[in-house]
Amino acid sequence: MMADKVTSAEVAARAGVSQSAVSRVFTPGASVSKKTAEKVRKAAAELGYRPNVLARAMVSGKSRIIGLVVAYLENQFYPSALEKLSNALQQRGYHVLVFMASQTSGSIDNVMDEILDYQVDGIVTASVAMSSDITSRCLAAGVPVVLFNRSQDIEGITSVTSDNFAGGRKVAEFLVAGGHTRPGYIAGWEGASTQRDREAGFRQGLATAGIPLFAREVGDFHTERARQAARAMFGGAPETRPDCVFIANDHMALAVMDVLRFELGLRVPEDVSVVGYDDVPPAAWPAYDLTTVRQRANLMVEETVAALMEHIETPQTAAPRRVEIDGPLIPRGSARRPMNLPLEGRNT
Amino acid sequence: MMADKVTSAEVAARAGVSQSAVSRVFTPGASVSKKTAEKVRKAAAELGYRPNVLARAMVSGKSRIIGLVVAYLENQFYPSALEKLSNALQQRGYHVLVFMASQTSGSIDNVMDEILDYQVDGIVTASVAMSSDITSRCLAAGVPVVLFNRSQDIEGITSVTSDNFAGGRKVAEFLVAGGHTRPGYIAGWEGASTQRDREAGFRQGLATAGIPLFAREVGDFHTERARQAARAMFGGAPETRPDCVFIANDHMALAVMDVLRFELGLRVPEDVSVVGYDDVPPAAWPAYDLTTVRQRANLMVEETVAALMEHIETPQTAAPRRVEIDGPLIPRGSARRPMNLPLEGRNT
DNA sequence: TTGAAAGCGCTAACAG
DNA sequence: CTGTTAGCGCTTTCAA
Repeated sequence: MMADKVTSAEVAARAGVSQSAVSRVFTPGASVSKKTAEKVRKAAAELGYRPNVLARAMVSGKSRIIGLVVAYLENQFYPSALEKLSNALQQRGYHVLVFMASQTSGSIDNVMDEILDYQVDGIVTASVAMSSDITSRCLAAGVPVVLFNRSQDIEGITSVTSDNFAGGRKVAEFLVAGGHTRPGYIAGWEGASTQRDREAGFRQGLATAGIPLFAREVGDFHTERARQAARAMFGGAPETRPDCVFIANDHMALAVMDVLRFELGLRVPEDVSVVGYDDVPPAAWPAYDLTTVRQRANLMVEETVAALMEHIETPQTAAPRRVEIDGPLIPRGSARRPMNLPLEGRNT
Repeated sequence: MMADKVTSAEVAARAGVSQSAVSRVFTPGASVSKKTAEKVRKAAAELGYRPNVLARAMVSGKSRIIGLVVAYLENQFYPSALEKLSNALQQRGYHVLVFMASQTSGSIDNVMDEILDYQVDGIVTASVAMSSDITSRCLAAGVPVVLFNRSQDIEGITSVTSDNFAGGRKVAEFLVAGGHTRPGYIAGWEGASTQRDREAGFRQGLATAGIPLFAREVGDFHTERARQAARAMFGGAPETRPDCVFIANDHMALAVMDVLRFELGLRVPEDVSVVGYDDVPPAAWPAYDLTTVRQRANLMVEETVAALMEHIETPQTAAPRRVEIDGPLIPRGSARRPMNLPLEGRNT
């Protein structure tokens, strides 16, 4: 009833027109008479014909595939971003080809080569650092790249992030206003721009208030290492402990809260205020109620797609840009709030 | 330094061989002399040549692309499955093209058509039901389909799930052994085979023990609806409340626990035992410590990939199968345990 | 507006 | 083992 693979030639034969006529009917801006179009559509419907995207890609040079490099999906920020990104692209007729940049599959450069093999129209890298070598390879191949949630100091590469520096500073101001005097910081992977900027903003905020950083550990954006960092930072005597801690992302912050409350028996926020970054879904769960800086994933995705489309459709006029999206600090129960101070104090 | 798009012809010219020789060098099982291979590789390296996967796909009929249909990534079970799946396929030279089957992009059938347009070698659908119409269209197109985490009664379609019936029964046995006598159940979306099988197993386990189902609500695998279900089930007077509840997946169970503890002020497990299904990462977090049935995602992915490869590589000998993978019940703190009963009792 | 013809970059017989 | 020759299914000039 339905042929294995219907070609435009078969449709043409049935409709009594040329093969190119069929092609035109399925090409948005082509000129076909109503009559022809009708005949062709009818024949196509009867045969169950649909254009072969790959063949179209070959000749047109546009695959309508966007390569997405992602390192891991454990941090909930990424699945939700991926979902939004995929939806946004789908709406514009593009689709996402996923490349995991994990340990097993060799270095990131290999992955990028594989992507290029698929003749993708663009590449989005989520939280992955790129060598300038591979970057220029993409440029040479004419494939636009957008760094998502990472920026890089390389010449002219487009990146979309939240305003991490401002975010870090907001956290410092919030904690200072809350009356904290011994701030701790648990860093993410030190190679990441997000980590660097969040810390720099945080430190500047503290400096402005004249408060020194009381403790610092590294969690590498990794839950288990974040737990160790928390133990190192809070395992000692009360006077050696920070009275608040900013953790470079929620993914680690949730793990840290677990250690604080269930392992070390500390109360949050009475004994220690905790602030994260990202505002992933679990941060809002009552069991954590984590104060955090929101990354506006919707906006970030929008900007990413916009930049991509611009570079794909009008490469000549498209300039690389570095987008930084401001996000609000969301006060929740895991950190003492400025307003509450005079009312509640600490009853310990 | 690096041409925009290097073709095999250019490599051939530089190496002083025919274009087909180049093709052979980059085709695993081809016969080329060492000398030729060397010359070609050298020229290719100098030019930065890599075969065009799309062109290869066109002529060979194999795109090495697997279409993945997924509805939403909010439930943590899916991102981790996606990550594993993508990794496993990547290792075999395949890649995943993502299709979100969400609201906006029309019905699932449209999505399947789009997938077919890309000449994918296979399709994995995660928690999506397929009409038998579209199923046969795939079969007609010779594209193998594997249902992941869903099974279907359609003729000969391959599916990979956990043993949901056995899992549901295990929960019943566990709760009954724990001394519970008023079991509640919060269902997932009733159109899902997973929901049906889990409930059927649960009910059979209860029936065997001679205990009737005390309450039932529907949460549709949706957190907000699960919360409403929890309120409906536990909002009344103590004697109208179940003493334990099995929730069709962890995604909902976590939300239900929040309502129970933070909204209704019930203690878990003292006032009510809670059991979920999936064993997503947050289930193990101390703040929830959710008793649940583990879905062995690793095994499920392995079986999915194995089935896919078999159907792709040897379609004639590959028979459709229905794989059900047994998973253990993981006892944690959210449910009273059988062993603890005589020791602890209830101190209310 | 339409059809004929020329490829996109590659693989796969087919002779040699 | 190697080169020659056909296409894969489609878009796109180019004439008509």
